[in-house]
Amino acid sequence: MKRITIYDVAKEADVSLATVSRVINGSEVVREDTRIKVQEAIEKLGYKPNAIAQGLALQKTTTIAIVMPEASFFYTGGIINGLLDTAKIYKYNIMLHSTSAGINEMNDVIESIIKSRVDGVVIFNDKLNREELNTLNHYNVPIVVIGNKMSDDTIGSVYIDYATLAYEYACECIAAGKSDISLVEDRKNPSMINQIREGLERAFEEHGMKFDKFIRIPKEYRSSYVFLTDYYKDHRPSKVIITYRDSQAIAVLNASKEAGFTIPQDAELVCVLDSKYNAMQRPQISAFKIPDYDMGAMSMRLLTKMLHDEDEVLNKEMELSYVYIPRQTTLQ
Amino acid sequence: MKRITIYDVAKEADVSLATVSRVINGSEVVREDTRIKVQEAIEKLGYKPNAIAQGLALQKTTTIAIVMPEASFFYTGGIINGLLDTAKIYKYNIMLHSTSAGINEMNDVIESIIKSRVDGVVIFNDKLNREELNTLNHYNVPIVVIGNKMSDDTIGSVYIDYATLAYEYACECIAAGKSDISLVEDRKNPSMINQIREGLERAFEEHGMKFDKFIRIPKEYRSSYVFLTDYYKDHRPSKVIITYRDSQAIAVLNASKEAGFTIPQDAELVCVLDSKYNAMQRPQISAFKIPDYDMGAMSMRLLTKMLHDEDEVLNKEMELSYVYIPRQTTLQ
DNA sequence: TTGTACGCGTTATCAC
DNA sequence: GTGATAACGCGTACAA
Repeated sequence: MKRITIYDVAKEADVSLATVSRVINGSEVVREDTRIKVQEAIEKLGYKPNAIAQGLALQKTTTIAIVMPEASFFYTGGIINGLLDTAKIYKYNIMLHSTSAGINEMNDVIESIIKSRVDGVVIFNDKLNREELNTLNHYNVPIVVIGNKMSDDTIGSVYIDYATLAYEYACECIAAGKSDISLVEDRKNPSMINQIREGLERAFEEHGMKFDKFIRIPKEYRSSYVFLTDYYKDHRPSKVIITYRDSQAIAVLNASKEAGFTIPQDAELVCVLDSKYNAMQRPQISAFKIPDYDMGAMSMRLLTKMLHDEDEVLNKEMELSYVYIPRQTTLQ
Repeated sequence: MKRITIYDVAKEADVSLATVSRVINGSEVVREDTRIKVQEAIEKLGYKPNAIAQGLALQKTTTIAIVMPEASFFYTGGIINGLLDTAKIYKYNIMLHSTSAGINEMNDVIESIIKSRVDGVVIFNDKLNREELNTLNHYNVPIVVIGNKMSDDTIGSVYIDYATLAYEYACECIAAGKSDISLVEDRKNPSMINQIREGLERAFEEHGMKFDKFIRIPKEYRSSYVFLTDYYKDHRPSKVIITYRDSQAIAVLNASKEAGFTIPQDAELVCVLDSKYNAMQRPQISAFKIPDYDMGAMSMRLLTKMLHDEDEVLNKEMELSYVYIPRQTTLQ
């Protein structure tokens, strides 16, 4: 099938291509009968506007790039759905990029983002480099970052304050006489873990104590799951154990059975990032409901706002809230 | 920052834009010193080729579209990673589309795929409409379908033969005297479930029986999880229970505890689509390892081959194999 | 080896 | 209300 262009339509409808363009873009000035004539020609030929050519002419692609850490779709699925749904509302296309642990990975991604002339970019990357953002900024690519609060006011950010989450939770525990708290490392989410740790340290400090029960996952273990199962065979558990992801929480749960201690009686367990699997365990795992879908939706909405109201978008920092869902791995 | 074009570079390096273009595209014919001169100009100005303009000129965008069912990133994450990694190798960009249950959803997606002039498309959609594929075909968009075998030889397909999987498994069960088999419906994956059901029916038929234990999930239940937990409170379980996803298998597991029957002694449990959560349950759930990452990688590779060897790609149907992973929910 | 000129498909600014 | 025509940024025959 021959590629059919606006010019073919013009010839078919016996008008100029300018008129066809007007019809396509819903210009008001075109007379009704010619509009119909053009519409029919479009229909007959099956003409679809070439977005690439439009992009060139208009200097905008109506597509935005999103970059996600590789192999994380399992627990960023909600974010992506939020992004996609909202993008659809605003008629934006999505260019998906992923970054793995590789050194220069991110640079390649930045490179192709710039070349593709997307109108904006949403970045969710745990180990985010300031320099890379500067590069994008330099090329005038509007940016929204998910997961990290950015002080830069050219950059938008949508995030959860994990530090405060942890701080408040720790304070409650301490107030209840449970200051024996440990936190399990998560090598896939260093930034989140750092924030949580910060919050715990602050809480302990304010109570004249020092938080020092950070359970490191040795590099030689393929997964924290395997390690934790081993770990608790010869380590007494803390009264309160905090993990970031569901799989780690489940690992603790399984380890408890094998190691012979009982949750929540001997040790309470809390998972920060809730998932449906937490509710499926027995006992069901207490966790914090993080609004992942909303994070995606808000990010996209913020970006479109930045794109549209080119001037000043008043508040570029959006902190989202969380909800604690007590289940069966914690007392009362 | 002013948009800098190939023309700016040409002026800076004091050559014509044609030469700059040659340098960019690694043409062999350009003299070494001029190449360096141009490279320096590019570096100095921070020039990045405009992929949009290139796309217009070359009539190809080096981006391919992928369409995934919405809210499925949790269990299609592996596929997406395979797609992305492979696309990266071949320097293709990815345009991500999702389809929800909405009626005209898919048409919108097709529409924007055509407009965006992508070089090809990979579709993973359970409820796939033949008509939609024809539309894409009509606009000469090369297609690879994941999950369904396509007899059309303009379309590539990468899939798992779930029917045979189920058939063979059922035959083994029957041979071992366990012909009391039930299959749990999965409304999110009707096509997979249908294939499995087909396989079971064939196996039963060949043994002079009829498969009739298809457990339907009533629409009024939000999730099969909730339903199954209820269901087994007043239904005796089959000797062998088959589910498609991990969450359903876990539901059966939990239900067994509440309903007072024991797995695997009273009833064996098999999950078709394995996930890490299966291994995390107690007892660990037996399942089939489906090569999801490979499905993505193979799809992308097949598509690039179709794009490159424009003529005939010999085999456009790729059936991938699976491996049964016996764990603790099945006997021996 | 390098430069000129045209084409890629649209939008937008002018005239008419 | 409609029709030429110049951008938009780049690739590439064709000339030089």
